[in-house]
Amino acid sequence: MSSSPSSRGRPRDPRSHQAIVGAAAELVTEVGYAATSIGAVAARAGVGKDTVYRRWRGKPELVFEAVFTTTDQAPVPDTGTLTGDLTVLMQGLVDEFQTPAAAAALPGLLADFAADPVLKERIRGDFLAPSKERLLIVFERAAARGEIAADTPVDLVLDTLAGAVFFHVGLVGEHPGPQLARRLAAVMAKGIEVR
Amino acid sequence: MSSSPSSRGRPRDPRSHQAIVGAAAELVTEVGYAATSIGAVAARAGVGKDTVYRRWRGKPELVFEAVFTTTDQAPVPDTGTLTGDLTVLMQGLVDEFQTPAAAAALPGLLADFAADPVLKERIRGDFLAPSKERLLIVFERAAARGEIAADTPVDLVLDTLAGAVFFHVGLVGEHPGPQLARRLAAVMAKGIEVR
Amino acid sequence: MSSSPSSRGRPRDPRSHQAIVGAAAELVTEVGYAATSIGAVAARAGVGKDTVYRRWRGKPELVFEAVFTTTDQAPVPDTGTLTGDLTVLMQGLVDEFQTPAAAAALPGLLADFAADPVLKERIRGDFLAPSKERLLIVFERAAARGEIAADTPVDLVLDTLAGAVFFHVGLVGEHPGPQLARRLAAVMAKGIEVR
Amino acid sequence: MSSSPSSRGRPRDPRSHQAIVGAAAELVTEVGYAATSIGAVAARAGVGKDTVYRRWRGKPELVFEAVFTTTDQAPVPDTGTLTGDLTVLMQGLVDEFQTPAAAAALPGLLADFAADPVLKERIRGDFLAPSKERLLIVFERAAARGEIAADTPVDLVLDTLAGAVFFHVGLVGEHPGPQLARRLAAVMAKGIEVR
DNA sequence: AAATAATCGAGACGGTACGTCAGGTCTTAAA
DNA sequence: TTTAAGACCTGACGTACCGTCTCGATTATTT
Repeated sequence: MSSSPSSRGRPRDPRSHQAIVGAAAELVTEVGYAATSIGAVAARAGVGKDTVYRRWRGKPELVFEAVFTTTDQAPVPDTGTLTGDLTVLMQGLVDEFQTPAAAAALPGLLADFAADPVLKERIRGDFLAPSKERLLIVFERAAARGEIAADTPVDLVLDTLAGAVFFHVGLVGEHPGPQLARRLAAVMAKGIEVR
Repeated sequence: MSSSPSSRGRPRDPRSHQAIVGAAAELVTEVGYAATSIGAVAARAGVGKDTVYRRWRGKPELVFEAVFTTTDQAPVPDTGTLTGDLTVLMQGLVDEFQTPAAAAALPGLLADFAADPVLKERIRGDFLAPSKERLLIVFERAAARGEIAADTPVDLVLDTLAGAVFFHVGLVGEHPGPQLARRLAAVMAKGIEVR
Repeated sequence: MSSSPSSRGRPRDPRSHQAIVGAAAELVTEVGYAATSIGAVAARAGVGKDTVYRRWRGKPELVFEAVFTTTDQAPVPDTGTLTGDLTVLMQGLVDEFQTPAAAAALPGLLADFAADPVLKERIRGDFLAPSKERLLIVFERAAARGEIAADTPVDLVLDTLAGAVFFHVGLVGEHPGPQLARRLAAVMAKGIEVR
Repeated sequence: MSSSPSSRGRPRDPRSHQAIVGAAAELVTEVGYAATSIGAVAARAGVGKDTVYRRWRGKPELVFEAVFTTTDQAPVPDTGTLTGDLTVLMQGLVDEFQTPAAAAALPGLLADFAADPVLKERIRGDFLAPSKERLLIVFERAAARGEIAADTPVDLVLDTLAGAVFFHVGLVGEHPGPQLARRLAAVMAKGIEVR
């Protein structure tokens, strides 16, 4: 995947990687995404700029890795009802978007990804894929229970739910109270249920 | 309200205003939001940079005015059913976001607005207010017909619908086929109906 | 000479002239020649920029008039000796150059005059002519007394003396003690005397 | 002395230095000191503006280095008489001030140096120091020969001579004929001789 | 051991845009 | 026609980042 592991020559210092990612996360949180520059990240990490560019193509890729490292290994919820499962899923999404670093980075990050044709392809893949997998499982179970149709459009639902959270938390910055996830899940579940 | 109309001194040339707004819209469409600079806008408009800064505080304000001038004076739909009204409303939103200029500008524009505390306040006001008014009327009629509860949360629904369209059209850039508005409206209407 | 006195229309307000000249002198003294702008002068004088440009072609002309208004109406010295007369003359030059406004303005003013072909012609005329006249009379008397030759080069002597004072006071900014004029006069007198 | 040679990092390209100095000298000669901008110098040198600002604090410092590079390594004259030595010295000064670049730069350069407190200190040091050293030696020999007093004020004489040449060549731009140096030297020598 | 090669921190490099300011001209309404 | 006000275009300012490059030095693998 990456250029070439190429065991010749001095190997990359893994501590640099960690220091850069940490510095990027700190800076984004402190000064925001737009004011975070590669040079400043490198300086704070005690690293040369090339050491950053050797590992990431630019700020969007770096900040994405720095901010979204949760890997979200929580188990797929299985509460027995679609509404319950969706609520848990939405709560996870809200929690993820509500992180100081994520809230500070998200709008600018999405804008930079959307502006670059190559990166644009990765929005579905990198940003939404983990959530999509979990949503698919929830849908399968709900379909087995007869709650929803088998051909319920996952992408549409996911975009809608993610868009709602993004607008609420990332853009408007509103009271992301605990009832948000529950309410969204309720409306969406009711909206797609067969009856 | 504004600083002072102040009839003293030479009045601002309305042709400059028009030329700047036009140049901004063109540039955003041609090279994208990030690559659109105030200097380039001024040059294309045949205007000095000061003439731009005299009227707008920065790129976000200028591009916002340049791209979203639709004023959306279409009548509020009244098809007789909530689903029908929502479909019309959503179609309008999709059409607005799908404009070349709007599609090119939206992600970066929202990011810049979200990054500035002063501008952030205006997202609700300037971006969403027109849609909210129309949605309110639709909700009133639906409530009168008994389709939805009187206290249905407008902001939540609006964020959800706008977020969905933004993710679909602005971010993922997907085929915003004619069925998108209909499907979204159907899911949402069903989700908030009383039964 | 000037455009046209043209008694038609509103006559020029003589108080404006005074206010502008005063504001220019103040600004030059306070912030220096380079930092003195026509706009700032006009603002401090409570006058529009055009009112300034209608009377002066630019900053150099304005500041020259604002700073060198002494008109030097002291009588030509007649002490009985060349050295004595020169000392008085030099003291006058030192006093003139030592004014806060003059000291602040001189280097930049001379530079602007030297850079413009039209103004360059006026250095001899406007800056040095008054001194030259007085020096000529002193020279005539000294020649009549037999102290110097009749063809002693006035311009050369004037440039030398003025240059000396300019370098000392305007450039190096040195303690222009009372002995400066006396010493300079003594050296120059001795240098050009017949024996 | 200088901040730090600091062998760390990429060393500065000496060709850039040369190209910048050359471009500055050309521009000053072609368009004059006032119209010479750092941006234009950088563009002509094929260099970024930062590369200029990294080496010089501003236009005055840069132009000074670009224009006065003569280093004046001519031997101190020793003709056997004060008048003879002074004539040679003055001719050197006239030649230096008469260079197209120097003549174009001098007035503005001196004005900018005089306006900045830090640079003002350097006028004596950088502009006049070389001449002063040579003049000192000439004075020592003349004093040994008994032509002048041992305490003849060097600074006063230097300012006077430099000021004379500056006024003649730099400001008035007059015929700096070969007799100028001779005449000035003669007057000054006679003025300071013991008898 | 010697040669080869990639990485490291540092910082110079050519570009481009920033937002401000001055210059000098012009266009208003009022006097 | 002048006045005060201020808009207008031009172009320079000095700073900040961009992403690339060039150093000397370090740290591995391959001969």
